[in-house]
Formats: sequence, structure tokens, C-alpha cells
Amino acid sequence: MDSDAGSSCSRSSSPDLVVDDSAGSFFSNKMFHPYLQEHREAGKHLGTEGKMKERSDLGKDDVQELRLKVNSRERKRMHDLNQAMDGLREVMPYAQGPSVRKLSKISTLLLARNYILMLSSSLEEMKKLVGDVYGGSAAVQARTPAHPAHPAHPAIAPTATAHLPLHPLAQSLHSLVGSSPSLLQHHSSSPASAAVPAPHSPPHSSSFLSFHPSLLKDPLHVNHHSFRHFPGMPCPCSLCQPLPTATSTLHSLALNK
DNA sequence: TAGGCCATCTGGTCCT
DNA sequence: AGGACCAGATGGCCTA
Repeated sequence: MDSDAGSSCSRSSSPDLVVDDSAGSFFSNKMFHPYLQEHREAGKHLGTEGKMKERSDLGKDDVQELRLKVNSRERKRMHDLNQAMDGLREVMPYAQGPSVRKLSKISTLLLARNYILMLSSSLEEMKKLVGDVYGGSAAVQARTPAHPAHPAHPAIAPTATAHLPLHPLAQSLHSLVGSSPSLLQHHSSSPASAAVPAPHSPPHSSSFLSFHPSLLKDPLHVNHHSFRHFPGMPCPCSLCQPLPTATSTLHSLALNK
């Protein structure tokens, strides 16, 4: 049942127990031993009187067989859920590897939510940027709702966007996962960017950072301090890697125009 | 040792 | 009726 018996740094969501409907796999479960001892002979217990009567009608073996079946289904369901959780972790901007303890479930969900919010915000900014570069294309602007906090103007485009794919993303995520603010000074951060919310700050940037810090402990940045952020030094952590996808493409396109 | 996180069992409820 | 889903309980492992 316990999954991390063989690993010191990473819990597995898929326990050693082989999931099938055979009694053999189930009986290999440590959790089942007390259950067996407690209920093998008694054949009693469990639930309401109606259920008791139903089970007495079924018979001891039938009840046990049913219980094993239900347990197996539930186990499989939880394993599927954990697989989905692992899949989510894989696409999160979070350092992964054999030496890094993986995010807890709650942290994964919270980080995913904020990552989605941030990407949405970045997409909006990028749309505006493209609109500016192409002379305020009506087509683009028609599809881009006005952002009252950041009215589109050319002053933003060439300079401030030079580190757009990297900067706000990294800052927001590092804030999210709880890095010490004193360690978050980036090699290209400026006093202005420290005082003013990043242009890519999501619409709900207050909620973006408002989670209980203990829920977002980053095993890498908080517990082990493997990557610290010093002025003038590029950060090797995955949070600070440039955006690899269409965002970067759009950005280079905007600069070249 | 306390607290966090997790897997598993279990019974109840809802849905098909 | 059977299965999916959910939440509570329990116990194990790990870390500060």
C-alpha cells in the first residue's frame, strides 16, 4: 500500500500493489491483514442493520468477495486519479527529477490554477503586443478586450517586452511557490518592476498570491534551496526557463518587425 | 515527536 | 442492481 518504501525523494502515486481483481493482489496488501484478522472469523460488522441483514443473507464468503471487489474498484479509481495528477505535474513549470520531491496534490492543483491564470493573462498581453506591432490591426484589437490597467501603447513594446516571456512568469511562479523575496532578485529585474506589478500579472493577481503559503511549499525552492536567485546570475530552475512555445515565436516576431 | 502527506478501507449516496 | 463518487477513519512514512 505504501508507495514510497523504495524511494527517499519521491512518493509514487502508483503503489507497489498490483491492481487487479484477483484476491492475491489484495491479500498482499498490508492493510488487509488487520482486516482479515478482525473479520475473517467473525464475519460480522459493517454498516446499518439493513446491510447486515443483506450480508447475512449473502453469506460470509459472498460478503468478503463483494468487499474485495469494491475495494479493488476504489483502489483503481484512486490510482487513475493519481495518474491524472502525475500528468498534471508533468506539464507544470516546476523542476522535476529524481532528486526533487514532487508537488503535493493540493500544491499541484493550486499551482495549476495559477499557472492557467497567468498563461491567460500572458496570452492577452501577447495579443495586444501583436496588435501594436501591426499598427493596431482592427482584427486583432476587435478580438482583444481592452485592458484598463495596461492600455496598449508603443512605449511598452520594444524595451519592456524584451524579457516578457521570462520575467513575469518566473516572478509570479516563484512568489507562488514561496521563494524568499530577498532571493527573488533577478538578474534583469529593476526597481520599477519590483514596485509595480508585472505587466503580465493576471487579472486576479491578488488571488494569485493570496494562497496560504504552507499550501504551496516548493520542495525545491523552500526546503532544499537548490536554486537561489542572485542578481546577475541566471537561474537554472525550470520556472525561469524561457517560454518555449508560440509565445516566444510571437515575441521574436514582434521584435523583428 | 508532531505534523504533513499519502494509500487504503469502508459505508453512504447518487446515477445509469 | 451495480458502479462511480465522496468523505471519514486508520495507519505508515517522512521531515523539521
